[in-house]
Amino acid sequence: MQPLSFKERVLIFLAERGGFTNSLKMTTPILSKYLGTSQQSASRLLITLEREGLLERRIVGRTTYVKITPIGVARLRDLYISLKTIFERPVNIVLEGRVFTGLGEGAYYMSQPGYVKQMEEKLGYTPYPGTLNLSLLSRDSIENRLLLQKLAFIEIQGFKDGLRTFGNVKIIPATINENIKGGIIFAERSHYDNSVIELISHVRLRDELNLKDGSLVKVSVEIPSNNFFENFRVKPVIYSPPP
Amino acid sequence: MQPLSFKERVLIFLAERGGFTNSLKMTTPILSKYLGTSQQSASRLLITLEREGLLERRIVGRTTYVKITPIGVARLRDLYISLKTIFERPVNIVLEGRVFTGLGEGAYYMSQPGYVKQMEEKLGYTPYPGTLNLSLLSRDSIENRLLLQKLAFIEIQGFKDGLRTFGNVKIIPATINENIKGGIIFAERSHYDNSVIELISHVRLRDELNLKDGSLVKVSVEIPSNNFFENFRVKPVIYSPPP
DNA sequence: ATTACTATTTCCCGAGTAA
DNA sequence: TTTACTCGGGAAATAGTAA
Repeated sequence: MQPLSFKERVLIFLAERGGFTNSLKMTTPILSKYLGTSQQSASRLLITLEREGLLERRIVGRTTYVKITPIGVARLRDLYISLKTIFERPVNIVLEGRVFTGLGEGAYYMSQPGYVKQMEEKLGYTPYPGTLNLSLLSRDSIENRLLLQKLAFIEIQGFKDGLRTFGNVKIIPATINENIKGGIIFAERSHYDNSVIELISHVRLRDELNLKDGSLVKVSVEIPSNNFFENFRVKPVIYSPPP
Repeated sequence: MQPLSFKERVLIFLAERGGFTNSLKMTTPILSKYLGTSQQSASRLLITLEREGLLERRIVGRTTYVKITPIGVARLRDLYISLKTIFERPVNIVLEGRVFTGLGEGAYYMSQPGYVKQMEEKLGYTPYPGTLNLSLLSRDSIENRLLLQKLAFIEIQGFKDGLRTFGNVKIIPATINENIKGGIIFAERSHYDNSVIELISHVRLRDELNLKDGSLVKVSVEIPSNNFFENFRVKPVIYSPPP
């Protein structure tokens, strides 16, 4: 697959070389090399783009100069703006799941002073001593859970209390049912699998949101775009060689 | 002209609707409407994009859900980055011209205390009492001159001294022959046409750069990208309707 | 409703080549 | 060397239609 249509690649190629303000010396064999196409197609491209008003050719002696027109600049700019709005707005990640009753481990862990003290410090509130378990519904939710676990930036250190060891825990702030502030808590070694999340809050969520086992709960987490898209680095596609 | 290839437009269409993190309900008639293509082509597009690993389809009951894959996200991100580097670096505008001798008006105006006082204030230096006239060489230079005149942000107010009226003047800082700091000065009502610029500096440029009539001079002005691209607002191309 | 196959048409690409 | 024409083959888009 060509990652882009040839027309845009020509405009980007020229723009990278200052074709917004300068007429650039350009031959069809050179352009065709860069695009990986034939000389004939490069020639046709320039002709078509000129007819469409996106660039302007001027022949001086035996050399051709090419410059992007204001319409061409605007065209590329529109594309840029539409991508910018996509990539620079915060990403809202939503998990949906149903409430279920666990074995009480949540309450046990959330009562350990070794955890609570750190949470008060790092969350700014005293968490209710218990967690709300959600069984995630969709594959999207499960995939997003894994991502959120990576992105959870509030780290609570584990500790020993003589009898037993309490592992590290990570938390990411979240909004529950578009309403209550809280967080998703990820235990380093959880007794649950990837299809489950545990929620914490300053209140008892079951009471506050009137939840019973089986109730549908929506958890949303806002991620700064940078943190999100960082996770999608693949070897880059070269649109045109460096200027 | 399709401003973009269909494939990118599908990815952008989905991305605008949260297709990075959520599986979106999608039918080929709806997609085809947005793309302005046939239902059959929309169908083929989804099939092809899935084969290429850029998106993922899941059929649940009789509805199809579509989600962008990490490879698809990376693809779009690469395009975004290459446009970002184009549109967010400062734009360097270059004018080239040859030195010529004027009728001495430059020196006359640049000796008026009504101008000089303001210039000292706004430029931070005392300009040499004279200007260097350049006759611009290329159409690019002449076009860019017009743009720079619009962008010139240092405004010197005109005044009357009883005998006569001195008009408003605008200046934009520039670098002359990659070396000397100075500015291009635009008189509101110049006795020269668009193919001429007048340069000012804290020194006498003819001496400093060893110039004679006919010498080639290169003047460059760095414009913040925003200020530059603002001038290219045309009615936007709709890549896909707002989410 | 959908999706997507097959057939037809249209359009695009590149070889050959002229200027 | 260039640019860019014509033309033949193939890819891609649409029409028709089945499931």
